[in-house]
Amino acid sequence: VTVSDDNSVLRKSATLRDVALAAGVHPSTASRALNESTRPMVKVATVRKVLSAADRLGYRPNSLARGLKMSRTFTVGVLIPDLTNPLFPPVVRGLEDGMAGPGYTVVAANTDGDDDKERAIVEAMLNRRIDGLVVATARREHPLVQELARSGIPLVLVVRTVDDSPVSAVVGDDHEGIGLAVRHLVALGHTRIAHVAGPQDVSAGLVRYHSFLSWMGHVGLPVDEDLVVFTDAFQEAPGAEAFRTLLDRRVEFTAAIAGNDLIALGCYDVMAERGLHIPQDVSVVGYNDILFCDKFNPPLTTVRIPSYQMGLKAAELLLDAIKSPGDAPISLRLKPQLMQRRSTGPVRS
Amino acid sequence: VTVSDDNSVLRKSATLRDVALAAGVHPSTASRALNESTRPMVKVATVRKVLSAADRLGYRPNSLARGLKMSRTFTVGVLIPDLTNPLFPPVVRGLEDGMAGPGYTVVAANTDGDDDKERAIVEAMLNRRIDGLVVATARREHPLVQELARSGIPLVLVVRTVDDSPVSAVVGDDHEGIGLAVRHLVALGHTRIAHVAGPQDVSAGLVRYHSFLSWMGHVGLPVDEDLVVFTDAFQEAPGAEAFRTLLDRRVEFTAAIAGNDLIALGCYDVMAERGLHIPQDVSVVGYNDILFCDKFNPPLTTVRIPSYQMGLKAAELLLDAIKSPGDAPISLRLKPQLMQRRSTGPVRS
DNA sequence: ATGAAAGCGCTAACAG
DNA sequence: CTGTTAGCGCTTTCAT
Repeated sequence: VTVSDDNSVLRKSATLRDVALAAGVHPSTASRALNESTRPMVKVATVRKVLSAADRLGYRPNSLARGLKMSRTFTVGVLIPDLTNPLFPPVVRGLEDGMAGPGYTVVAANTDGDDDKERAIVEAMLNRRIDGLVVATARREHPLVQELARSGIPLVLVVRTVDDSPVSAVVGDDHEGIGLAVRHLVALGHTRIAHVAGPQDVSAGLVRYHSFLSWMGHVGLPVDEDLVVFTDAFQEAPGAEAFRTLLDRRVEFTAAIAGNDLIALGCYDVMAERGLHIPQDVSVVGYNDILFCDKFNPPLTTVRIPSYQMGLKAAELLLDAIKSPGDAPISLRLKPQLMQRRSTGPVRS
Repeated sequence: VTVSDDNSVLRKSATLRDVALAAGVHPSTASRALNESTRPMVKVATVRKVLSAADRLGYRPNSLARGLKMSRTFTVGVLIPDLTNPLFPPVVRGLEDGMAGPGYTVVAANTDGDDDKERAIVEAMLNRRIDGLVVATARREHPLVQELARSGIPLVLVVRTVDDSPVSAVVGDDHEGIGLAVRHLVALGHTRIAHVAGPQDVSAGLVRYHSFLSWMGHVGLPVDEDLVVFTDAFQEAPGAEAFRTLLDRRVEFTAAIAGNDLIALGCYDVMAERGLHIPQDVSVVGYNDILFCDKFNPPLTTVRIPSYQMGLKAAELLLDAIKSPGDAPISLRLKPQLMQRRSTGPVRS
């Protein structure tokens, strides 16, 4: 075997045995010397010998062997509906950045809203012995999530949560967010406000709808049932379809709060297709403040949720859960912020 | 140990030994029975016994043990600059979808354009014994990529490639793409066409710039040096800055081709800030056709690159490279498509 | 067709 | 402080 003194990435990995041999010590001593936490156990001189040998040989510890031995892989999984949905990349980045410090790798997988696929993915992740799991795909009733919760694997929900189950979760404060939207519209003089609600089997969809109702009551506006339509997905096309339904009802309204930004975009499409103008004919408010909301035509007034922060916080909670598996679940509700742009304006007279 | 007959995800993993025991066979027989490829070696009746035992115990093969033994992990890595850059999610999805069939997991990592970080990530991936690597962060000169190429690890570049190095790569046909853009503008009557070029140390930046020059010559238009500005990143802010420089030169032009869509967005910002209109004052063409290009104000005429397809193709090439490590590198150049929208119009008179 | 034995590379008691 | 021993869970010769 030719061992180059090349410390680059191309060297073919020496094993711990090789290092030990080269340093003239036993493999376990080499292991102790190499390992931050056990290093104090070994004489400084020996440590130096081992470290230099490792360096010389370009030793690269085999994470599989280590993981097999320790049953810890320093890998966590994250389940998202779809990476190309602009809501999720910032969440994933936050998570990655939060896990990177302590040395964790995160593996993201797309479920595409398919329960079987999701199960298969979780199965594969568990086979790989991930140390924890973050789930951004939760529906309010979610058998798999409930199983996972019961199984005791460190688990944190983000963005979406399940109905009353003892699981850690990081979500936005949607009640507060919808309040921001409603009060903003009321301040502009709107009294006939519609809601293009998201799917009600997802926590965000339900909470935003309920909050809409509650805030309308709170500001003393009548809640007309005809002013609410529902979509079956947080997407543009379903949003458009629902908004068409709303328009076709011929009920009077001057503003609409969409379940999220994509649904708002669906409303944009329908407004254009009917020759109506935003905000002159109808003011539109979105939710989430995804990338490019400020570039739309018109720039979309929306409620920003701190998506990157949510990922970061999820990382914190997951790290805690890994460290102390027994601890009680924690729920975090992060504050939203109104991003006032040009899709909302004074009520038309 | 209580073993439930629950086949869900919450069972605590039985080992191969447990399965063998329950089936009344030797672990190696169980292994053969469980493994698709070795199954023919074992009697059908035995296979049935083992399978049923495995099912009953909720056996979940330990991928680490298997990976350690076989030195194949069925995991590949992918290096991207930043997941929140909308160009990359489709590429990653394509890659994932292409690798999923054969049973591979892909681990994505963000380098943020930081060479040290990139090296650390690759190091960690190699420690995890990934079977191959896809790189979307290549600069034209890229020491790490070159090392990786020489190291013999299955490697495929996407989106960006290195200068003359024998590495497999899947890129867009940017010469063709810029041709589409130039000819489109020429057809609209433009003769004074500017180029807000991307960074020249990245293949896409260089090729698009050179292609711009070459196509301008080809259509018989003078190539005025003053009509080209360079950015140091494929981002909105650098794009804006470069476009300001261009405007400040007070050279006459009626159209601009941006190095990518983000740079085009930078041009949008500056146009607004100077009270100019797109396309009345200047037509703008982007590149890539990222998400929401059709929602911008005005909708951006751009050259679409098949990003999802690029990921898919990269998966194919990587799978090939894993299967036949000796094979010569392959370069694919996928065809672009002009997406004509409202940021381009007839030359003003 | 199956069992026995060995070992992938590592860490962790347990001695000394 | 260091060496010895054992074993994580799996696949794979080699026998039989």
